[in-house]
Amino acid sequence: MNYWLMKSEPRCFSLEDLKSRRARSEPWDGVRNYQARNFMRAMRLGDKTFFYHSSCRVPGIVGVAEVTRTAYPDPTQFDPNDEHYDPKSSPDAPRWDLVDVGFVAAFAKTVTLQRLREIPELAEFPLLRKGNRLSVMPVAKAYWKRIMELAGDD
DNA sequence: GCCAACGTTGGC
DNA sequence: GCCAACGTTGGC
Repeated sequence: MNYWLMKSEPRCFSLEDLKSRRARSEPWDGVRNYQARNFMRAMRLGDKTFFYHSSCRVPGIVGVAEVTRTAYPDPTQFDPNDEHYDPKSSPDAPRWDLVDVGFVAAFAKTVTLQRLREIPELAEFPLLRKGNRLSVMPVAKAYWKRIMELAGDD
């Protein structure tokens, strides 16, 4: 199994939103970055992903989700009325894929970005590297374990 | 709201 | 294929 991190602005879609979905699957649409797309293509059923809240008062990792459906074309790219519409894409030659994710767990306390930056072992964690704006990224198992430990501390 | 960092676009 | 201009991300 592989581990990932996916960012979302909670005012758009939060972990609470995911938790409250009756369907166990929620399409992670709107990703328009090739590197992020390629990471989603590499995801396998049951892979775990950190749910990260960005552009909010306290940015950080708020819980865990899992991949419930592997990559398929993101329908919003074909919809002219959608904010993520891509006129250069077509159903014949889709540019953008997505995966479905399902809720797994919410941390008792957010592992804040500030906290993550205090951990020396996480210095090379891609999320924390200067200038990184990727919204989907892999998480090495050692980082995953360390962050899960942080989530368990209170 | 500011701005650093980065990806994408398009003219040449 | 270079690179300037532009748009976006996301912390602060």
